[in-house]
Amino acid sequence: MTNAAKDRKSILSDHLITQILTMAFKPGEDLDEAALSDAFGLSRTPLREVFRELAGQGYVELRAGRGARVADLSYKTLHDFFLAAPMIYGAIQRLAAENATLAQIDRLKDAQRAFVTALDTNDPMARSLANNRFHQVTGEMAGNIYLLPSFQRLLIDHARISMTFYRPHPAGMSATLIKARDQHDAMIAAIEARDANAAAALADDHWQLSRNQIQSFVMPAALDVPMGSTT
Amino acid sequence: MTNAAKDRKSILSDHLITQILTMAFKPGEDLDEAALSDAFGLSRTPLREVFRELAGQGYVELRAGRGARVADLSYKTLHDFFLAAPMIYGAIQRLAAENATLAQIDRLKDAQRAFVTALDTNDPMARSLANNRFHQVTGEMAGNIYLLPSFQRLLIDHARISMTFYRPHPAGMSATLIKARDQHDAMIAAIEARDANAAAALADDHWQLSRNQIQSFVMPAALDVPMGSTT
DNA sequence: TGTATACAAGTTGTATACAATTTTATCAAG
DNA sequence: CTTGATAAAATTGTATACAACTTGTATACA
Repeated sequence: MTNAAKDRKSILSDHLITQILTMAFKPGEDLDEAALSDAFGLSRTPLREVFRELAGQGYVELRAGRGARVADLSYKTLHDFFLAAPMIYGAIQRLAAENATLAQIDRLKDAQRAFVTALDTNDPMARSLANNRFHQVTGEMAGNIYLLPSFQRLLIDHARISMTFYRPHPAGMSATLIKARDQHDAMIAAIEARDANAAAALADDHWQLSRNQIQSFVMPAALDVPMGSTT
Repeated sequence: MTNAAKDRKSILSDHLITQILTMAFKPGEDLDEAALSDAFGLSRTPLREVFRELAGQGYVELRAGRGARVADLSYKTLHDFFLAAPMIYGAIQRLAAENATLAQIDRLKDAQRAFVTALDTNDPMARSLANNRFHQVTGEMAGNIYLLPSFQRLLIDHARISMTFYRPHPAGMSATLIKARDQHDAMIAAIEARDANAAAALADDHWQLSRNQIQSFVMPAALDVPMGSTT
């Protein structure tokens, strides 16, 4: 029972997405058509269609005449990210609380269970993917086709940024991760209660947490540069 | 000097975009690969790549096994549109005022000149395209890669909705269009003055105007349905 | 040594042929 | 007439061959 080409195509697509989200494929890394086409048993034609699809979703960048690369992550993107995220994210969360169906709430709880498991087993990649899934579901709940495109781009780089600025924690779970977990639980409660304001407020808190976590990397420890320093 | 394939490809892409924005291609209409490939001197392979690109940008929808169609426009999209537009649009406008370069401001003025010309010559398609271009430039000015995807989807349907709910005005220019023109001028001024708050406020006014214009169609004139009516 | 040019190798882009799927037309049975 | 099954036509999806372009390497020249 050999897989239909259609399946191989979506397997490739899922694979690339996972590799990119977990930073297994680094930003700027180029994707080898020949190698991938070989590895997934697809000719270059459908492969290139997958590339274009992923480019449209922001995973990949196509440069005319010189193939596909994993989308870049720069300081500018980091800046843009924290500018746009609270607004979009708050709006999604608010709409999610207003519109979520029971089936969607179940899926959100599933995602949170996976997230908690990943925390317990101390598996950063699984954690990042579960977190991504959690927020994807809130996006579905919101169901606004105009907000989704930006939201999904934010989710891509949310995953990648959190993989970048991840500091393995020696003694048990970090305080940040515990807070994130609890905020997820509170979000589920707010959505179930259809409390849009609470959900939006939690979104704000959640980004505040992310921002603090990342700023502790970008501005390392109490940097105390002597005046006139030229480095 | 026959055009390179690369050019034919972008000509096709531009053509499709224009037809879709001006509603020459109706929402849901399907795009004939064979016919287009014939008309633009391209084989199906690059043609299909263009379809995927446009699908990524929201112009087109691809349905597995049954080709490409022009993206739908429904009541739900209309609802989503007016929910998302003020927020995204306001943010773009604010960022545009903060970040616009002089070259970009020049391009914005060019777009506005084209818009005014289209008003004077009473050319609805040219007007809609010039309006689209105007707002595209504000998007470039804002330069936030996470906001752009949603913004550009809004622009697509802004153009299409305004073509749908356009009522040809008998005696000269409608009050709505004059207001829109003046708001554009005020936006240019706010951006030049780097006045982010003014720019954001103008964005709000601008959407208010659009919403009123469209609501006058959706809720025709003072509908006075007798109680107990079952239609 | 450094730079420029020419050539070779590798990669990307397009066209065409073929396979798979969906749509349409035909016709028989209820 | 309508419904359902079947076959033909049309359309979509994939593979492969070839063309165009980019990149890397070698050699000639300053």
